[in-house]
Amino acid sequence: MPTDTASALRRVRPRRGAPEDTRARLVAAAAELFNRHGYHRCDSNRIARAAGYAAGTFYKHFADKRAIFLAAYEAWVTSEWTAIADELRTARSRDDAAERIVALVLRHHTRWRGLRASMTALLAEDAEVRAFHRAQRRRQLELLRTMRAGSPQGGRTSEEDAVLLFTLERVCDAVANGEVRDLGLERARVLALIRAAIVAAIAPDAERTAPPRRARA
Amino acid sequence: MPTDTASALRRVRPRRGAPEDTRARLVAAAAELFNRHGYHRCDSNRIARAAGYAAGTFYKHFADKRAIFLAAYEAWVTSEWTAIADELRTARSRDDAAERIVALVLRHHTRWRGLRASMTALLAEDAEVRAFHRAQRRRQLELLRTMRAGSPQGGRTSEEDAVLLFTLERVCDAVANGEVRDLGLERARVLALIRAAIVAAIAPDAERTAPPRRARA
Amino acid sequence: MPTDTASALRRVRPRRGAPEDTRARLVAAAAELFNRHGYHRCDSNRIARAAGYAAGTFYKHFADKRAIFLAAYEAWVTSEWTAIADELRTARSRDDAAERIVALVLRHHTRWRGLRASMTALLAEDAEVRAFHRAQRRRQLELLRTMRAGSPQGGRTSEEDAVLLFTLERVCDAVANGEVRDLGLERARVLALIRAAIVAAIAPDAERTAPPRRARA
Amino acid sequence: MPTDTASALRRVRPRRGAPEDTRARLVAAAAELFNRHGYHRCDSNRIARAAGYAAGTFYKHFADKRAIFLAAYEAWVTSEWTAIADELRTARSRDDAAERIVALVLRHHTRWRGLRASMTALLAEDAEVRAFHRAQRRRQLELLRTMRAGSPQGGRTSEEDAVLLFTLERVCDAVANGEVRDLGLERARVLALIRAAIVAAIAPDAERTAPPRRARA
DNA sequence: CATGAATGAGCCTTCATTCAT
DNA sequence: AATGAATGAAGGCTCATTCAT
Repeated sequence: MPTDTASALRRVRPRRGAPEDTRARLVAAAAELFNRHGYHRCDSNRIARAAGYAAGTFYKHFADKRAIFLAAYEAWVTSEWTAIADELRTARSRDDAAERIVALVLRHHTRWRGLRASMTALLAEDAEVRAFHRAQRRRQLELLRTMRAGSPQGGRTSEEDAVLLFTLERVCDAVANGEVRDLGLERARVLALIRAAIVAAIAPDAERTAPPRRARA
Repeated sequence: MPTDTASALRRVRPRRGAPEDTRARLVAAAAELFNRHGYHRCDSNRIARAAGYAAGTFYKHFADKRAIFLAAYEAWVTSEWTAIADELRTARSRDDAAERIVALVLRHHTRWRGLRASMTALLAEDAEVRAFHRAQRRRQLELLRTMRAGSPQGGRTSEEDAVLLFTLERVCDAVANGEVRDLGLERARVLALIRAAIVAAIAPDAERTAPPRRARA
Repeated sequence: MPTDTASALRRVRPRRGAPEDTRARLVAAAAELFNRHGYHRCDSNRIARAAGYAAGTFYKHFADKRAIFLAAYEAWVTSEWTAIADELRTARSRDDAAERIVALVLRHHTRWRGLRASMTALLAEDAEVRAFHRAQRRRQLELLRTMRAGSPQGGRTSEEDAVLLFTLERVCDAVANGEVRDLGLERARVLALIRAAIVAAIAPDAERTAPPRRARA
Repeated sequence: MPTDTASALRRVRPRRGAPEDTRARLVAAAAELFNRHGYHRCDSNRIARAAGYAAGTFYKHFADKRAIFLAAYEAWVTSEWTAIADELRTARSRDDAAERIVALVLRHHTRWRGLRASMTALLAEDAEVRAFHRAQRRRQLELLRTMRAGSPQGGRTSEEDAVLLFTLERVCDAVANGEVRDLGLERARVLALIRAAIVAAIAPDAERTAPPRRARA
């Protein structure tokens, strides 16, 4: 019936919904578009349309494009942290935990590599993005310290932890954005190296003087 | 007198010169501006003006904005390689070489941190930037292998070298862009850690099983 | 209990009331905002919110933004007329009446100088505003004629009255918007001049050939 | 020939011209549009198009819409002052000067009544417009004083001059915007009244105690 | 080789207005 | 009667790029 079709079409997307839902849909659309095309290649109208809304709706929920980027970045980081917590809860050993963390970080970096690239550029331009980024890093450092709690590695410095985190991040980026593949390197070996480094950092029984184990390819 | 007028005009516009000079001035101005404000916050007119030319001149020398970015990126990388070659030539030992390389890379990353940030974002969007980037990385890997030539480290894999390069790069970025400082970390310790890692990678007499030396703060 | 919930909700939204009250609140808010920021710098949502209502409520009471401006303008003019009537009723003499009128008009122009400025601009664009404005002017001319009733000034023309009104209005605007102050003029002298002109126009015993009295500064 | 037509069409408006010409064309178009539709009903794209240029050209010559309004306002005031100077130079007597000034001001207020209305509204919102406006007023006061130079009217105060200027301006506005006509008043009589007031202000032989002459209708 | 005025598509943002609840 | 999320046309402004000189 034409009447039904018309009214159905009119209802494809609810004109009214909880603001949080709208906001969440906009953030999801923005994350997707920023990730795919880069921050500077997405306009706010396009984000709104992709989320199923009109241009004006965007600005009822976000002050500007920067704000939704920050929200998308936050959402992504939050989901990563939630996933990490899950993995750590179900890990059977510290070795297992290291393995899971690498897999998880890699998955996230792969999924959101475009968003990460935009974030890196904005980090240099936007103080708020920077502040948020630093806070995440501090949280990571604390987590590392916590994971080591009770183990006899009192000698390990924050600087060592930080270098480990930088390495983990950069290596996962390199795998995610195809650099490792383009260089003809063995992805599995690369991953095994950071896995080993993490184990060395958190495992209580790790002999820190032992050479890193060769990668399991 | 027409002659007078002509010579007067010529004096007013001293810019007429060899195309390479013009090109070089434009690239220098672009590098400076991209570095300071970010790729997307510099328009081509501004670059031309900063170099002392009119807007149109820009497009006589570069097909588009992307092209001059690539040129600026190339110039920067070239200068870094030249400097590395210099350092290696004058290095008294492999230890010394490692130290010099870290200092140099850090200096370059600090000087050009804005350009690097833009590059990271463009890497995700632009195939040509990506191709150039990969070529540099390959060259770095080769250099590492060369530096190790003759030393009894045959067991070291390219993956290990790559991870080292990623770490070096990321750590220098972190120091250069203030992340290390913002996290309350000791810059000297952080640098000592990568220095140690490089030594471990290239020094023929390095005991690879030895613990990394503690940072000289 | 549903009853509780309902009554709680009713308490949360006390705005439900007689339509005239809502209308009056909206007009008051609009007058204040137009006066403070100018017609084009106030959006209807903001007016509604300032009055304590939601955006939609605005359009239940006014066809469009123009309509509420007209209402605010009307309210202002009405209050001015009411005040004038009061002053005239309690005036002890025509001299006293002139003095009171100047004081009152000045007070109103000062209080509503922003609204008046917007009105002037809309006058040129909107026929309805214009029509209302002309009606007020006619009423003013009639009042002047009435005030003179019985006095031997039959020779005074409507044109003279109109010029007097224009002068009164313009001078009060100049004082109200700071023009007089900015020009380094004595406000009291300026006001004395119009006061004298009004006295000359309405006082039955005024010698029209007498020079205007010097201002009491 | 089609070729000719095409090349002719391409040349309808010179792509390049002296910047001052472009600027002047833009100002002229803006003045016309602001005058006809009001400041807030004209967008910068439309102004550019009306002047024969593309949207972007506007912003090569003016920082924003406010700036071109100020330029249009300045151009208008300048032309009025030039005309006044011309009239005063050719005036045969002070009486004649008064008559010419009224005629001229009226002509200008009629021609630019829309621009004047916009200006009045912007005066309340924009400090720069206000500053320019005040400067003009000061200049007018000085001119009046100059015109009286050597005449035995030393007793006349600046406040009287200012009131005269306000009256002149307001009355010319009222005639220009149709208020006088709408009120059924005799335009000629109204004008005669201000003419008389001006004569009284500048004529050395004016008996200031004499009643204003009745209007010549 | 260099100029620089001009272009115009398109971005970010606003706001008067609607309508389902 | 009131809500408030949503609309979408339109406005201000930018900037990579062109082209006649």
